Amino acid sequence: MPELPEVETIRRGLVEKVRNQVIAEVEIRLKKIVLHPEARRWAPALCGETILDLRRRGKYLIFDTNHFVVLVHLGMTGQLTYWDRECRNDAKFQVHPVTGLQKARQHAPDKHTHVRLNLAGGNAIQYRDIRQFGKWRLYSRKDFERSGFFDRLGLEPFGPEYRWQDFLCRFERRSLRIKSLLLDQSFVAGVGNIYADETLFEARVHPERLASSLTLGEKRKLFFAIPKVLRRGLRNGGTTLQDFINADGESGGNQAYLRVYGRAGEKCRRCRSALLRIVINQRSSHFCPHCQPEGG
DNA sequence: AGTAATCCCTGGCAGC
DNA sequence: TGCTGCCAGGGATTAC
Repeated sequence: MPELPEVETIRRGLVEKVRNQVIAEVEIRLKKIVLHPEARRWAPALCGETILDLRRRGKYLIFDTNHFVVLVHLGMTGQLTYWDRECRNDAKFQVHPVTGLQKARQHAPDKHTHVRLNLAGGNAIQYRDIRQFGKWRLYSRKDFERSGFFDRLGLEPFGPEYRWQDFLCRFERRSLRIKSLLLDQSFVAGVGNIYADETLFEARVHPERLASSLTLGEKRKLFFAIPKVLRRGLRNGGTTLQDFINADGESGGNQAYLRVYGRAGEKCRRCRSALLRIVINQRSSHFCPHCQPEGG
């Protein structure tokens, strides 16, 4: 599932390729992916626009064009790749039967390819999304500023506004379990299920602890653990469990470095205890009962 | 207002 | 082998 490190990996792989490119044609093959405004208004609006920049906020990718802002959220299985007319399509585009990793670098549109931005010159940006949880939004620059769309998002872990006092404030009036708070995008933006579990292990906090019960020291550990774990994921090119690929169609490498996620029953890398899996708010949580004791 | 449950969706997989 | 049912989960929506 693409979280901040995966989205940022895609952004870095795509930004230099698409900057200053002109959108020649917009293909929307599954209308429900396009939320705002109606799908039929996309092609006339975006044709002829130049992509000025590709930014990221939380798990959102942001295409800036001359007159518009295009927001892309990859949901669970969204893939955003660059299609180069000079490269051949790889017919073996599929999940590896043993490792589960994507093997192809470039592929032709298939039944899961829902959006394609054809660029002047013949290259393209392709959006593929098996579970169709991803969403695209289109705003004029003015509407985007007025919408305050990103105001609801929490602290940006790599941003200058990621400060201890602001982090601490966001615990006020929050009484839910800490795992659920980490998944709340209005708390810190960009953390998903994998990195939430990894963060809690790093900070040695049990996922079911109530946010209000954390000591100042534990909150401080979390404050530093979040960017540390995200940065590690980014350095390793993102985590590929099933569907994540970068802009070039390549799998990430961080799955080899996960401490707890997906490792229930295996031994803790730190203390050799058997790791556990529980369910919190319909989300699986993985942790070490010895390193992350329930009592804190 | 804060928290939790429900729903969307497909492919992979266990079990028969 | 093919069918059934379950599981994965981000975030919008709904319920409390």
